[in-house]
Amino acid sequence: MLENLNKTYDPKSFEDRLYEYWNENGYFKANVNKEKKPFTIMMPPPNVTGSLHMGHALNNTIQDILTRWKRMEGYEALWLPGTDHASISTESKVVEKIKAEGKTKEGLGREKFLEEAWEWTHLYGNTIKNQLKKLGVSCDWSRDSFTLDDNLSKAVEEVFIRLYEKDLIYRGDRIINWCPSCETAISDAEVEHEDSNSFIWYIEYPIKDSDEKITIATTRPETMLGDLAIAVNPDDERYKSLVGKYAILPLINKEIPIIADSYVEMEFGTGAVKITPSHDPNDFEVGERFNLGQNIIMNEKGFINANGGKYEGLERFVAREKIIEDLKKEGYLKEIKEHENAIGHCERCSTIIEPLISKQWFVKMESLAKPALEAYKNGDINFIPERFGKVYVNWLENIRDWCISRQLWWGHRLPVYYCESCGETIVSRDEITHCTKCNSEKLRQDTDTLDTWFSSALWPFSTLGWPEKTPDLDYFFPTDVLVTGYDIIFFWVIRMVFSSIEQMGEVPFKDIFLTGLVRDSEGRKMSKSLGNGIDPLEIIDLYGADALRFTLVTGNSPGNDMRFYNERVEANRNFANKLWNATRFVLMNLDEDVATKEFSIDELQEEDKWILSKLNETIKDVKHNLDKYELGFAAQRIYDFIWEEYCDWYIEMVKSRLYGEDERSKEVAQKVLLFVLKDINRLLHPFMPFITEEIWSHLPGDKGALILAKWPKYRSEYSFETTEKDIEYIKDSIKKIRNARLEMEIAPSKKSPIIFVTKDSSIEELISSGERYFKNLASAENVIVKSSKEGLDGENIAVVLDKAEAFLPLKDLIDFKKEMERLEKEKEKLEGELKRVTSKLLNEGFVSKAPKKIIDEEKDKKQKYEEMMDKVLERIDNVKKNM
RNA sequence: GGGCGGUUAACUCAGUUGGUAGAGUGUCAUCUCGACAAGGUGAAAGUCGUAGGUUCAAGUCCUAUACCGCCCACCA
Repeated sequence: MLENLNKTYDPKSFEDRLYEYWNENGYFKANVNKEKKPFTIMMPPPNVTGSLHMGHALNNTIQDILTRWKRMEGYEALWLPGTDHASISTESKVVEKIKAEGKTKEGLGREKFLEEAWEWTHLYGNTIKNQLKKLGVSCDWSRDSFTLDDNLSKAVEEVFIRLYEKDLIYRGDRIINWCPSCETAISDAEVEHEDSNSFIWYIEYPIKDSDEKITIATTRPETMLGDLAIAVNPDDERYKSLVGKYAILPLINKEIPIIADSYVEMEFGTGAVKITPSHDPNDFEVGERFNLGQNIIMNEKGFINANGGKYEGLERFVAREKIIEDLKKEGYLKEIKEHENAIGHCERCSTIIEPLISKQWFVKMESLAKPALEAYKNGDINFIPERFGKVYVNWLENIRDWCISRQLWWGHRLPVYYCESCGETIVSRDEITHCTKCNSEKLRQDTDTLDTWFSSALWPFSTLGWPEKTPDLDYFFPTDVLVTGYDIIFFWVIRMVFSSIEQMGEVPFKDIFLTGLVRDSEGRKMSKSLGNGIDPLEIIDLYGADALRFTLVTGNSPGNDMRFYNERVEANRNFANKLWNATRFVLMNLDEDVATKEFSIDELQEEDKWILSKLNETIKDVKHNLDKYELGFAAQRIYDFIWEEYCDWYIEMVKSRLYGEDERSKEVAQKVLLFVLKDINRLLHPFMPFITEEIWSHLPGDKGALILAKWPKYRSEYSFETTEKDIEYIKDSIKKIRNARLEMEIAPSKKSPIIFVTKDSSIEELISSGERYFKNLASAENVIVKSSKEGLDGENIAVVLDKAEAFLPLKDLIDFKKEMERLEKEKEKLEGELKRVTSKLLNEGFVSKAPKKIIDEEKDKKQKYEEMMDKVLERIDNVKKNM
């Protein structure tokens, strides 16, 4: 009697304690170890000031499962954690904070503002890490990284300079996406397009020195202030005579040329387009082709500037209203139509993006994208699920240069200096005091910072010490798998791939495991504004981290969204409870002196062999599933083995031995119970680390933590095919007898002998030797096996089995009407099966073309069903006589 | 305009080379039997969106189509 577990499963009583235990003993740490193969995962760094949501819980659970599994398999498993400075997001939070204190960014100045930001970071920077610990993440905290750490910043600077030196970074006036609220440029990836119902305005422009007019259609009338031309398609007969002439820009009274460019589609609108090179990406290109120059009419806050004449000072949408009003008043507005179009919004603050010409820094993408594309085509990187490969390819094939400069302060400042005397641009690793060209001391550093994703793109190697040639980098890089949401393929995955190929000469990871979204129980996206977010910490508090983890990896497949509802977590908590109680059972029936002994194969009983054989299959299947990242299958397989095979059958079968007189048999049962339980905990540990470690600490033998234990291996000596079949036959018979008793409404307490009739000697032997199973599990008083059913036609319940019949003499407890109904149902079922099998076997095509194995199986079935049918019919006749 | 995903039991979802449809929850019946009522035992429940096709055999492969959802895109 070794039982020393609490009576009920209470995750709160040990989860935090165990995390401390693992962490303080350094079990999460990974070091260069040439004896072992490395396994590396880089945690996608959450925003430093963020807090844990279900998305984090999902992908960190997956990473933890993989890491724990590989660690147990004997790999030197490194899971490197960290956080991202999240420039735009953090900066806006800090701006809000100081605003509440009556301060502004400009008022504070760069230095003071950054002090505030650091303070904010230190205040909230540990929140998410502590929350992650609640989940049980086994990452190496001694390597915790932050994108603004000195060494990571050094990597950023180095990459910038290298790209600049290779001419892959340039500065120029380009149309970029400008957020008037964040007051910074953002990249294409950071723009979210949203369909909206708007209008299209038809505006008439008079032609110079003529009575003719030309009507254009526009969705953004305010930009007309910056018009530098009108364009028509060169093939458009309607406008051929106007090309080369000038139009008068209404309200502004400025002459603009009418040009012909094939970009204009004749079918859309009126076939004539106003060209505003400074405020539209397409118009910008047309402007370049025709040397139209620039005319910027808006400032950084989205207000009309001096170039807008009398509209100067108006906010862009106020200006729109005013302009429409004026156009109407002066008769230029011909028509307004409803129009649906996709409007770009800032990914961060949802403000409508303003395409703007601006001097920014860009990464030239063409030569970087090419090898990234090849890496996929060569199979150097794999997507799980595969379909996301297409998304990757599509983005890379249509990629445009990456705008990397941000008009923000929180981030990596560009290592770029300008000489105020000669105008030289100097890109330098070191702080410089003199202009390299004119030796002037009048230098100023570029005030911009880099896109956050510029630094996270280097995460897989910057965290390992690059650009230094460190042993860590040599050993742990490239990493094995990246686990992240499909929504950041563009932001992050692609940029890591090309950055790594460029700097390291190889891909940063082999596999990319993409998770879906965790939605609420109604299938809605969890969001702050809807207030429907489910807090992982609350779930952990209610059901424990293990139940949450299990819920997140089962019942869904990679890359697909899942709905989250508490009932599922509850079911998994119940599963944990089941294991907990099974353990209690094993421990309370385990004699101390048996605990450390091993069993030998020749002393095993049938059910021992059966469970060991089943365990073996489970080990094989789980390994197979995990190798293919099928975590859900693996988890389900372990769940079924524990609940159905170990608890419902093995434990029940073994009870008669534990409570019996045969000391030797009892001992073997105890040893097998413990042996299997240990493997169960090993298998389940990556999925449910807390409960398994807690149980492990109470099991005798194996000293040491489960987290470091060996992963179970398939043992060919524990495969017993014949025994498996025998036990399955017994199980099947027991189920049929139970079913019959329940349908006849006979309480389990009403026991009876079970008389088996069979002409098959192997079945006879099997049933005789399995008497205790029937006694324990099918309410049998005793078991009798006969070869003839003489004298059994009377007051019995008859259960038809494969190659046998079972009779339960329950006499007056039997309601023959019910017995008849039961038999009729059985008959119907068999008729259906027989019909199916027979027609299949009569099908010429099937018999001539199907594999022999399948045909033989069908033939066997047919024979079996026929035999059973005969018995059922015979029995029906007998019952009729009795009624 | 392109691309992708979903449509399977009342609900939420699995379904790994095509070979008699599975789980959890819920429902019904039953059981205080020496681990567990967060449990045991058993039951009912599916035209696998629709229409074609390939095949001896299709939830699974192909072609259309409907509905729901997502992503990408410079028709002003």
